[in-house]
Amino acid sequence: MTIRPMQEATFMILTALAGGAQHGYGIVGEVTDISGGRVRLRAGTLYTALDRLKSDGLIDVDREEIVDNRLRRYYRLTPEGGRRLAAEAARLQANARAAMKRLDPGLGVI
Amino acid sequence: MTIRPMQEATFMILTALAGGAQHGYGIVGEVTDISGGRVRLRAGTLYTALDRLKSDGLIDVDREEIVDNRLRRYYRLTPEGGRRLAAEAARLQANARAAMKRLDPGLGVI
DNA sequence: TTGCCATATATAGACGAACGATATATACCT
DNA sequence: AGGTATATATCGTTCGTCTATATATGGCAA
Repeated sequence: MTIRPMQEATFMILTALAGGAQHGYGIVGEVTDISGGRVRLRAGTLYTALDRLKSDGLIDVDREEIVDNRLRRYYRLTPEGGRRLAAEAARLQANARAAMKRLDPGLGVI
Repeated sequence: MTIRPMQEATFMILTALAGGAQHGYGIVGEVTDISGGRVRLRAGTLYTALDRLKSDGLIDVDREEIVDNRLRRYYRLTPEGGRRLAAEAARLQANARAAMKRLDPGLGVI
């Protein structure tokens, strides 16, 4: 396949960032919220994914802050990251529709 | 995570079978059609996935036919496989919507 | 004041699933 | 004779997520 389909964890990280710049630990909370508690990002998944997404040019460091003597490294979507997320969302929607239509053919006629 | 999110190849195989029993090689063609040519299943992916899905109880062997001296092993969705596929489709749709809403907040208001 | 929990980032090792490549075999077409 | 389509199968690699562990601070409760 030309472009590997994105995994759920990666997709959710980008989705969280689509709402505005956010730092790593903040992303965990946003992803939990967005998914209604279904997706709980693990630290290992998060930080390795952030490194990978950064080196792939889909996200960038927005700024760094020190709050309570703790570093907060904020990330934001790059234009390319926004495009990739939109493309992935379209793919998911198309896949979901294809499955639903086949599970219940009546739905397609409406 | 309680239940691992399904990979695209696996999801597409189940989606193909949601339309009725089909044999391995036939699934490849159906998945190509369903996805508009985007997903091209490889033999390695297909047959290992079929073995795994069978041992997980999501699909079952429907029947075996010999056509032109070649074996065709037909698979079908189990009730459990149908439920899992429906659940996955709902997950994909929810994820797609969450991303689209954040990429373009105006869409959510409609 | 000690211990636990939440916050916050980071890395190592294991594992599962898809990938590319290769194998075998038949039928059809040129 | 050779290439393409059909059809199933296995091997080794790669990639991303997982669990586990590490480090460090601040707040709260026993």
